Amino acid sequence: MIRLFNTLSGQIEVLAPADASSFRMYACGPTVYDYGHIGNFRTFCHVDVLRRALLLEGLKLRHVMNITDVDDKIIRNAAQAGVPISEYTKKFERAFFEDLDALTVAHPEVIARATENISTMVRLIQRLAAQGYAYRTEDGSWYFRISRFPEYGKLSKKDLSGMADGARVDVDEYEKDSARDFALWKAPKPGEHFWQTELGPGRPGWHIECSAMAMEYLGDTLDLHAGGEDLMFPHHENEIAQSECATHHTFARHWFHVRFLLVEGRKMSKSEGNFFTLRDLLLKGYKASAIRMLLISVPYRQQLNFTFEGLAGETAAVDRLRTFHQRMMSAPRATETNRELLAETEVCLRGFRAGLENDLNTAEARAAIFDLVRAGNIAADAGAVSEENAAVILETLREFDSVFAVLEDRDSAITKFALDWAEQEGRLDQAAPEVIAQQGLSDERIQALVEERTQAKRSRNFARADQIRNDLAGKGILIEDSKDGVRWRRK
RNA sequence: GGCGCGGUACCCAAGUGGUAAGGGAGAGGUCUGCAAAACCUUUAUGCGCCGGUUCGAUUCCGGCCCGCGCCUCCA
Repeated sequence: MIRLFNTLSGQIEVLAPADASSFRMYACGPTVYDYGHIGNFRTFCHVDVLRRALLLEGLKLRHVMNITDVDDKIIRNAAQAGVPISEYTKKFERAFFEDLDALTVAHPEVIARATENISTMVRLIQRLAAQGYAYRTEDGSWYFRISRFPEYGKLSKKDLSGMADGARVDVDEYEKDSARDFALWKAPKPGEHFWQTELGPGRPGWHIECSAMAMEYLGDTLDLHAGGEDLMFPHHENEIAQSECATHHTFARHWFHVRFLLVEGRKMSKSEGNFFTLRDLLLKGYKASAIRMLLISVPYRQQLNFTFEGLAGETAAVDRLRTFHQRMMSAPRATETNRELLAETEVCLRGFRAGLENDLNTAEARAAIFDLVRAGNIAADAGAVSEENAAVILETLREFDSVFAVLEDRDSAITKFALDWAEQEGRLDQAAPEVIAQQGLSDERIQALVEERTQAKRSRNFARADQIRNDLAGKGILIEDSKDGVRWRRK
């Protein structure tokens, strides 16, 4: 049973679906106006961890994520690029999913695009209007009347009663009744793309899309709603207001918010020069698996300080796990089962599960797995790993990886993908030279050099052997000799 | 100003009223032609500061200092 912090109640609660047949969750997705940055992906990775942990609990999932494919930035950027917004958003939506795949983030069961659900939003707004929660302004926009919803602020714990209506109204807003009232439907400005609907011409406000689509695909009450911490207010607060006023039911039973990350101790921002997209890091030669590991290793409610030193550390940590995984698959088997190791494995598995169940404490969960790595290595060094031991350890690693998803080495292919993309986009100058050099070497070429080195060693020509090894090392290829033969891998 | 989170070794970080997990980095060792990988040993009498409660506090309470986040569309 997973215990998880609920922003709404401010407490840690046991997470269970209202209806046992499926766990219904909604996670706010991206606005597809640019490439995603590592801050975005920290949130998506942690939602992915939640998703995977729920599956591990044996729950059936129905997970919906929206794609915001119309908003001010999109309209602006598409106009600048001189392309229709659909063409503009398609490009970044594709890039977004490519990035999710690189980070092994599983896709939700349902992807809901705002532009494909306009009529659902219109109906929701009409429902609100019919009950007096929405009003139309002179320019043809529709707003939500916050004063009609006394519980407004219950998620973000804001007391808005002290804020007098109309105390400070932006001059460019059309006569809203209150400064806090938010747009449900925006009348088009000249030249803007719009939908002709029963509400009049225009496009949806941002908040309404999540309410409308969440309820369309999941019903009036969700088991859980997720997003970055910044969305808590006003976005999620507004979603609650719209949804609960329309249906008079609880909108989401549990609210899950992922904290922002810092980069080198500072808030990530373009002006600070510490703003990184996933693709930036891949071109610098950092492995996708290490990035995922770093993003999820600090528990979701904790601020993560993303540093390059930390990233290098996680690269080593992932390597260590993979090396251990390989070793457990191939290590010579002892005839007798190591009871002590069996017991240690059990303790580690329990520790792993306990960590996850404890408010998704990924740091605690992964510590248990590293305990297993040590125990397994010690036993393997002593030749005391039986078939049964190996099987149980491998099963534990499988369970670990069903959540962490870092053991399979797809890094080289992902880096190659990023390089191909950079080439197409004319951004190859952003790639680190070593990365380009390494990718220029095919597996076959490396294999040939490794064999040449082995021959050189056999004839005790260590100078030549070391030269090959050093050359390859300079291109990020590591050679490891072992009793079972020579292994090589891309650093 | 309002609301919230945090300050644990060189870095990241878990954690508990009874004496500090884990990862990385560093140092020494085993192994190796040399490396790498792996393993062993080692690195906080100490958990921001000051008081208090307690047999005992890093863990509870109070005060202070510092950092961070949100407070109109940024995950």
